[in-house]
Amino acid sequence: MSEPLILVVEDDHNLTKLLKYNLEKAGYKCFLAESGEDALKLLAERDVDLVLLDIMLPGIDGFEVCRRIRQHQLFRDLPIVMLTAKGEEIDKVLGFELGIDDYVVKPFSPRELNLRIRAVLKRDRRSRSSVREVMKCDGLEVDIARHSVTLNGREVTLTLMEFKLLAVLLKRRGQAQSRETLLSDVWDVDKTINTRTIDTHITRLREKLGETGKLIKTVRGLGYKLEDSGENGEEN
Amino acid sequence: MSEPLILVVEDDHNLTKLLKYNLEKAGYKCFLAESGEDALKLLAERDVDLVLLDIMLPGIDGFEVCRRIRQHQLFRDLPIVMLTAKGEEIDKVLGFELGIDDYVVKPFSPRELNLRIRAVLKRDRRSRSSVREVMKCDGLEVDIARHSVTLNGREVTLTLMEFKLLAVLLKRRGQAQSRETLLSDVWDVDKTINTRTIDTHITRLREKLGETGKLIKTVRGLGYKLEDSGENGEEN
DNA sequence: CGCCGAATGTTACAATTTCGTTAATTCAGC
DNA sequence: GCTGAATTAACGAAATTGTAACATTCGGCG
Repeated sequence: MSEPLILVVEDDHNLTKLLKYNLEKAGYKCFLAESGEDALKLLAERDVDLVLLDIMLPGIDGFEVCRRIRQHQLFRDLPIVMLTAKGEEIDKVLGFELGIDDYVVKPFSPRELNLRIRAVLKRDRRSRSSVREVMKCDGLEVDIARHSVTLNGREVTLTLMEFKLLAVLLKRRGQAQSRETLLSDVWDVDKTINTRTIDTHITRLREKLGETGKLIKTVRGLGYKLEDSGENGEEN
Repeated sequence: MSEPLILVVEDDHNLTKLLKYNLEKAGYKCFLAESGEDALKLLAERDVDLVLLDIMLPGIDGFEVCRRIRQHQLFRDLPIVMLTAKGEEIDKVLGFELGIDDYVVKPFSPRELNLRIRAVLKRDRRSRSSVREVMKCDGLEVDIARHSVTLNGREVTLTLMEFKLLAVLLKRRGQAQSRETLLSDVWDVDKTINTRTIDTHITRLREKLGETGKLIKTVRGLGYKLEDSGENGEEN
């Protein structure tokens, strides 16, 4: 992956120079917008990973820029870090309605800025993955959002319950899950289901997953677990 | 520690009254938000321990509120319990992804609500300190969660009773355990089991553990103990 | 040192539990 | 009501478990 791209929205030339220097030293690419309007235009043109946004801007202010960014479907989750002067309306920054991910108070040290940016980027990647998560294990790939399962590249059609069951097993792969746990995590809250129902679904899952199905181990006296065959990690 | 603070996000006034009454009777402090937007603002202002969140809300719905809460670093681990109406379709797997900790179905009894809240709060504290129980002793490794035992790297399959017995011995390694103690710690409370049964299990354990099985010493007239061969400790 | 009884080890077996599977039934969406 | 999914039921197979019977060891004691 190449360096993350940061859009800096700031009109103070002294500051922008400093920011550019530091950000690039820290391994980010960055470019500049001197007003909110510019920023919105530029956003559309390049694939930005994070916006560093001053509150005080000529024309529309940082809050408004933020609001407009969030209006766009595409940028709903785009990380935004606010630059605020001491004493500025920090309350508002903290407010959630704007969807700001973090803020830095001027004057700040380059170190602090970098730490925050790094944290937000990291968090961002994770939070995206938590909504559009793809879990992998051996040849198995489960995409929660798309509700799809592929096995060594081939799509496998699972029924709803099978899918959910597999998802939970995969999420906690390696750990033995009691039937009770599975029930409460997979089935509707108020349903009262025979725990043996799980067995049936497990059977069908195993069948549909073929060789890979053998990864679903029964833990006698306890429940089931998905074998965690080593290093294969979680993707995003 | 003072009473946990619960933020109730609910717009039905009848229900909020009831909730407030019951929660306070149960020893929680609580306050109210009538919309998701309010909730998000209020969260920033007070140090909330748990959010009780209705799905149906004016404006943004409960799931979206949840998502936004989770976006913030500070509230990444904040316990959230969903209030759902009977018949509302809930995708628990998705909810799982959002980090919802539990659900309560309306109409619910105060008792049930309290039980769930207490459970979640308890779990929460535990998961923060995240103790993964892996016990090691010589070449022996017992992982409770995974329900696995490895002996010098090789997996050993134990039956449930064998596993439990070994776990207890390992947990109290070095200390002699009377048969009575073992019985009450390993077996179900209401089972009336011959103490000699333990001997049989010990035999089987020793056999399966091979050379390492010799670490299980019998303490004549008392019971058994697992030799504590020095410094090898417990992990995390 | 050798005997004896108590405690423990071992083994086999029967009872029980648990599980996998198939078939039957119910359920939900169309 | 038709269809596929979800659930339950049923039954046989397999694993686990408890017990009892017998073997062995241990420790004290004469």
